[in-house]
Amino acid sequence: MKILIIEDEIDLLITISNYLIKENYICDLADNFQKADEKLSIYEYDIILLDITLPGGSGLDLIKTIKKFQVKAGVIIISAKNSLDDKIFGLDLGADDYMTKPFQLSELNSRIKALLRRRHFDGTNILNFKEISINTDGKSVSVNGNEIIITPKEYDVLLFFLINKNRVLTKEAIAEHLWADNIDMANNFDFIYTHLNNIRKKIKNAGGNDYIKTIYGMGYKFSDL
Amino acid sequence: MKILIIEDEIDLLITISNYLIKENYICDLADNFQKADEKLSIYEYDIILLDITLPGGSGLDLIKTIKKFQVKAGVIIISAKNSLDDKIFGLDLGADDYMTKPFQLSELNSRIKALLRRRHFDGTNILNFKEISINTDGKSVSVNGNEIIITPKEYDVLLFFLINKNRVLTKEAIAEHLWADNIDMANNFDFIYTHLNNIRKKIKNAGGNDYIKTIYGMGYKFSDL
DNA sequence: TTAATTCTAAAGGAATTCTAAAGAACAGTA
DNA sequence: TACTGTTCTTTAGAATTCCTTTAGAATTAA
Repeated sequence: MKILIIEDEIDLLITISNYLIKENYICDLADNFQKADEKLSIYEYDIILLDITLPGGSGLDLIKTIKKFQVKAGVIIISAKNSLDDKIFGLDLGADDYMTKPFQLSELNSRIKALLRRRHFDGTNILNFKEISINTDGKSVSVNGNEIIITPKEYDVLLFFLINKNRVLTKEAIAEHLWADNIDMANNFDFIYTHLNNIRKKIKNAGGNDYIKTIYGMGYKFSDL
Repeated sequence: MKILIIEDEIDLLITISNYLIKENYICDLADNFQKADEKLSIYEYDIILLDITLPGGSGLDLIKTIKKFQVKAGVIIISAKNSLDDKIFGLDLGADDYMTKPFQLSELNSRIKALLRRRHFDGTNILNFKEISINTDGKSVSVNGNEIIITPKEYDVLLFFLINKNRVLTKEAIAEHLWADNIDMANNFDFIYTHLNNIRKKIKNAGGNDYIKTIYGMGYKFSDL
């Protein structure tokens, strides 16, 4: 099991790392925003420990990167602040658990195990929805068992739909999640139309149904109803 | 959930409003001190977004009005200044949270959700009334468990009724809340009739009862009595 | 009964979404 | 660096869906 530890206090970083190595985890370390961002976009992890009080860029911002590149990973937030606000905010953005400093290493271990267990029950690399299945390892998509050729952006959009199935996603929400920071929110998001059109065509050509329901004036919902 | 947005930059005001409306909040707008003061003393809100750099009277002064008339409301301060002084001052006066411009709309949304949760408002995404239920995540409406096809405006109106159940709503009040500022208040609001008619037909066709009671000369009340 | 209000259905006009094609940006390779 | 092929974004017009208006019918209160 691979764990990325993101923590700017070097002492704590080393302490946690040494402990987890003894517990047979493979650890990767990042002591600043940039390193963390880099590692997150290159390697794959099962668990990410994230100190949100990171300097040089809010740790919370990293959750976006995590959700983009590390779909399978479980996220545990570490924070010095005990404020309920931060806790809720972090969990709201998609963290799985939360710990406040100082903490016992054994408690951290318990939470990691619990999270791994939670993820392991449905913890396959394959996301299924009817005849469509996404393999997040190979970043490939199959319809009725036949792999279809799909571009990275199309893959991202489709995966985002599957993760948020049965929920209405506005064009803005899709853009904000998948195009991250380098997009002007005053823009129009017409390019989403093109990606949706392409995804729909590819799935249809492979014999699949169109589960991307257009909800006029609201957005889109991935659903079989 | 009702939100009052107090912001003098019209562009930003509209941007925030449009976003929050899409997120199922009912928004009221004020682009100056006087309008804000007026609305605060008349209507009730769950959340108040306040730009403290408001001209024509300090935004901080408005916090007093808020604390007087809007005991239940949560207050989020928006400011261009990043000075700790302002932050502490604002929070000290009774604000609940603080954001500096520019910010991501999704972050604003998270903070609003967090604040609502802290205030023990019901954070569920499903609103029920007898056989009718509205899923605000899926922006869908079900009658007796069967989803019905509903347009955005119809959805807005129905949601507004459910939120304000057992309360008499005039056509003007409905129009003012759901059509916001881009409507001439000297107008007649006959178009409301059409939407009500459509909603009633759709619910009836799905086997539901008509809970929209017409109160002649006054308005409508969503009620089972 | 009369006047005001509300209901209903149909029909432009407005707004949103779809589609395909072309231009722009990017990645890989010689 | 130049070339090639792929992917992404922009564009513009078509197709679709929805909103408001309209006008006449039905209902309600005085």
